Amino acid sequence: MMAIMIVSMGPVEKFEMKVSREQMAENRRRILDVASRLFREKGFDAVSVAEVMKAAGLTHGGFYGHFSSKDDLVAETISYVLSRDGDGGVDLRAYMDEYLAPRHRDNAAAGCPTAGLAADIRHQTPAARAAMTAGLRSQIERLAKALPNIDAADRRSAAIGTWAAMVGAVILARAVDDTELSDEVLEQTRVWIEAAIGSASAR
Amino acid sequence: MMAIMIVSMGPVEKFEMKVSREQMAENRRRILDVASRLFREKGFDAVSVAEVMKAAGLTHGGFYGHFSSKDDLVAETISYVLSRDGDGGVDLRAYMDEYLAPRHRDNAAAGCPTAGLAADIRHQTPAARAAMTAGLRSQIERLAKALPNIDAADRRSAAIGTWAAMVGAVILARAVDDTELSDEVLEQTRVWIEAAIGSASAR
DNA sequence: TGTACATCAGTGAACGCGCGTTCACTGATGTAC
DNA sequence: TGTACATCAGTGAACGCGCGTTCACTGATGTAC
Repeated sequence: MMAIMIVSMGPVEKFEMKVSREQMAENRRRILDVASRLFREKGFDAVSVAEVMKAAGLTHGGFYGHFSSKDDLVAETISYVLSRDGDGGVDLRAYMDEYLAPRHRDNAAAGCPTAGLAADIRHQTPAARAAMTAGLRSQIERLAKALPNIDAADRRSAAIGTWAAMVGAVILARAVDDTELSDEVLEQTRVWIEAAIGSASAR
Repeated sequence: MMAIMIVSMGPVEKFEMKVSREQMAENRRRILDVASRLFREKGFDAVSVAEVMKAAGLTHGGFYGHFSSKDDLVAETISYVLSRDGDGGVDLRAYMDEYLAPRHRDNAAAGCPTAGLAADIRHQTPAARAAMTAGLRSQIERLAKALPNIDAADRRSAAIGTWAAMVGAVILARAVDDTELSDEVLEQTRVWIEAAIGSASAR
């Protein structure tokens, strides 16, 4: 009797149902994942809905079962990719070394969403901009926590200035044709930020 | 005889001819001017050839008398707008106050081409990227000259780091939905850069 | 200087194309008994 | 447990639209005598 109850209304059917819903949820996740990579690599406008769906292993018609429009996908992708960044602490030195590196510059698809998308977001929907705002806010807080040697009064300013310089340096390094100049922008921005943090810590 | 020579091959006909050529040259200049504003405001992809020509007071068909393609216009516009920036000295404090201001953030069409276009240039033709490279190079030199109190060894690093932070701050401030956070990004980046320059000068 | 001809910057209709989006359909998944 | 039905995620052809680009044409500008 217990067994019958479990079979008739218990978790078995729910589990079968869940498998399908999980498949769909996994497809949705794969669409967002693939979209975040393509958007970072090419920009929002240069990536078509069909291209995203094909990269996710689906056909374009099914797109509107997951998202109400391309604009919706853009906003959801920003939320998805920015909220996925760990909330944990950061070793700023190591983070900067990775961030301001040719490897990061040359791999926009897997790189920082802010460096890849921030400039593009200006022209997107309010929902997209709201997602970006939330992401920037948490990034500033994360960086402030990574600057414990700086006076509390200056910490937020240091976090903001450091982040602006990091994002700006990667954007400039990617815009430039000349590898030598591009490398120099990354390297000298790193040197400059470290000197600035050092001075502020000693103060 | 002199008079006849002047009339037959002298500057009179050339002047008449020049008026027309100057009109065409002026049209070309107006196309570039208007394109540079529209591109800074909306990005390269979001501005159509017809939109540019209409804003210049012409019809779209005449475009290909001036440029060989839209990609050509993009490259020419970048050259045009970056080479127009004065080569003269800069008062860094005043420059930064204007640059890291809400007024600049809110007026991308008339603002810094680097802040408005650098991220977009990554996806453009080699000619466009070459124009951007030349522009960045001269901007770094201009800023280095504006930092005379810093040791020659650190001056280029300071110029690059400062410029990366300025460009990054404006891009972030424009991406964000929340005016308060956006203002803070501009203001705190200014504070941070000034502190860093101050420390480096005192060294 | 005046006249007849040539040039060519600009016009606007038309083109092919790729885009975002829609929709009738399919067949595997989930439900009811 | 097995069977008959319902649901709905995904398919792929089709749509309307705006884009970059082309081209035959116009008429003012420039040239020759």
